[in-house]
Amino acid sequence: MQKEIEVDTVRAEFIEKIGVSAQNEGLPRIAGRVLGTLIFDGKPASFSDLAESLLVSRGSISNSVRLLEERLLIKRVAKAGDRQDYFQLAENPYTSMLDGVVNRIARVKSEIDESLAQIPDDVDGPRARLAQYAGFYGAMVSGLEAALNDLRQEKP
Amino acid sequence: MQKEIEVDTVRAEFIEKIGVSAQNEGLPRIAGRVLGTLIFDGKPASFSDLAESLLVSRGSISNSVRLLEERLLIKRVAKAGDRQDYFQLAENPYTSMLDGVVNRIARVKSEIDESLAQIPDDVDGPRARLAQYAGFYGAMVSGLEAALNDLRQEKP
DNA sequence: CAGTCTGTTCAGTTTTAATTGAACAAATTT
DNA sequence: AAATTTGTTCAATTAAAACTGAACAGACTG
Repeated sequence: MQKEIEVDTVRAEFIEKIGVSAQNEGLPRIAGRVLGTLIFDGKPASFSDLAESLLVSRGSISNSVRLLEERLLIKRVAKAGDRQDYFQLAENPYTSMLDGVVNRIARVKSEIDESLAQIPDDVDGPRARLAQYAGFYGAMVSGLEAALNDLRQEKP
Repeated sequence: MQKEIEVDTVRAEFIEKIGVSAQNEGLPRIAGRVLGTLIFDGKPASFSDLAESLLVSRGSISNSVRLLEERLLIKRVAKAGDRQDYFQLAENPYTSMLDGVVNRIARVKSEIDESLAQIPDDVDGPRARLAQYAGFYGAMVSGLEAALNDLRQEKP
């Protein structure tokens, strides 16, 4: 009995942690909690299950699963004899997640590069400093792309 | 003349871009604009200069520079014959920036590891899935630490 | 086909974060 | 030492984001 309670507590805490960390990744907290639920449970959860167990409105679930589907972190599946939509983790959720992170950073780098390209040739200082700043973003992208390859290696 | 206007426009756009991207890194927009200003200009800017050129209150500047100093992205310097504080980029701002990113991600990984450690041995499914999730964060940390080393190599 | 169930949308509300600006203390000047 | 300048603090305001829930359209059921 004690063990049962323990697992539920760990589960609840884990889900909340993922909810918080989702905010760092530009996702609303509820989307993170949905993701955390699906990671922990590892089995398809129905639309209403999610709304009830997370104590949020159906509108929020609809919005969250849309965001998570767009990012290829979860997928919608059907269950025979049930009209509801079910959701579970996508094939390679972490690859997709990392891909999203890389893209976000690469996009910032592009914007810096764009500014860099617009600076006249003879304006040396800003040119050099923006180049260095862009290089920093480039280093991050490279590092994360290496991580992405590692990840793809594991589960091809 | 045309060129002067051009540079100012690029500068203003760059500063705004950094302001926006700062929000991705958990910094308020104004802090990002301060950072963008210091990167572009490359010379110390006074406290009032910043408030005036960014059209924000002194309270906001005070708050922003505090955050940027804490993260070792900028430093406060004195200027002979001027009572004001001046600010410029810190020694290795990008190393510090990346360090902050790595730490933030590592902290999330620790939290997952913590949950993982609390799951009883016989609860296999969640245990395996959390381990995989933690592994993903580990891969990101490794990739970014490699980037951090590259960066330290450049400017030791 | 009337009734029910399901997920989406979006206007309105709530919550959270950012920003302001007035009050303040410390340092400097006159 | 009075007056001024400077940066910080924090309560109040503003702005932005998340969330709710009612209205709706489509799909299914009996």
